[in-house]
Amino acid sequence: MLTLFQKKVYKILQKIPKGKVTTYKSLAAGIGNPKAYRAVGNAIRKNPKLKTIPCHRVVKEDGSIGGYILGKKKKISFLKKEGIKIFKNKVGEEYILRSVCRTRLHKPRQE
DNA sequence: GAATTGACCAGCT
DNA sequence: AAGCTGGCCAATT
Repeated sequence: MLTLFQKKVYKILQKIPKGKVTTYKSLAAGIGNPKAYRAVGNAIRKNPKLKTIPCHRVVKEDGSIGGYILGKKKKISFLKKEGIKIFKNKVGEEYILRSVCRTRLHKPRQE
């Protein structure tokens, strides 16, 4: 059974255009609860529609990859396939440019 | 209803 | 860089 919260998460998730990524935090903000990033992570982790929901387009706020059911490696290769550049640290940590994470999900009212 | 969990975040050591 | 802490939130036990 999907909760309302999860539905929101998945809905926004599907809205992410190919070649773009977002962060758990932005996603939470898109829902209207900027502090619920953890819950968002959980919702995605459950992932009832692995085929339909591009959960690989969600990364961490600091640009590092984050987790994935099928493994981080898989996630990275998916992202590459979508045309997203993956950079590497001196220590070999993979990360994404923050400029690509700027996908705006839910227009916050102009302040 | 309390306690635990987790694909997070920010800050500090 | 790596590790720990506390904070926050929804779902599950």
